[in-house]
Amino acid sequence: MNFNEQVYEITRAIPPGKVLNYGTVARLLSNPRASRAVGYALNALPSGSDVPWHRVVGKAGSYGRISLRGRGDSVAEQRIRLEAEGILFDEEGQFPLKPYLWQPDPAEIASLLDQG
DNA sequence: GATCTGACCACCG
DNA sequence: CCGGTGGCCAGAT
Repeated sequence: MNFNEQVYEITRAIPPGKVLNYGTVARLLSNPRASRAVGYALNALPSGSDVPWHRVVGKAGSYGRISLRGRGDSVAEQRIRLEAEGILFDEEGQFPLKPYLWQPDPAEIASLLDQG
C-alpha cells in the first residue's frame, strides 16, 4: 500500500458533510509534513473515481477553503458537491472548519490502513 | 540520479 | 495579518 492509496483510503472514510484538511490527512498517515503530497495524490485521481476528493480542503486559519490550482472547473465542482452536503460558503468562498471537521477514530484509521 | 514542480502546512519573525 | 523557509511524496524531464 503506497502513500497515494493510503490517502485514498482516508478520503473514502470521510462521511458526507464532513471535511479534512490536507495536513490532517497527512497527520493520519504519520507524515505531518506531507500535506503537499496529499494534494498531489488527489490530483492524480482519475475523474471517474469513487474517492470523495471534494471532502479534502485547504486551510486558512480557522476556515476551510478550496485551494485547487489551475483547475477552474474542479473548483466549481468541489464547491457544488460540498454545498450539496450542507456546507455553505461565505462571501469569501470560505466556511468555518469547526462544525464540519471530521474527527476520525484512530483505531478505525489504523484498521483502514492495515487492511487496504 | 539530479532537478523541478505541484490540490499544502507549520513555524518563525 | 503577511511573508519567507523547510519539509513531505510522486511524476516528468
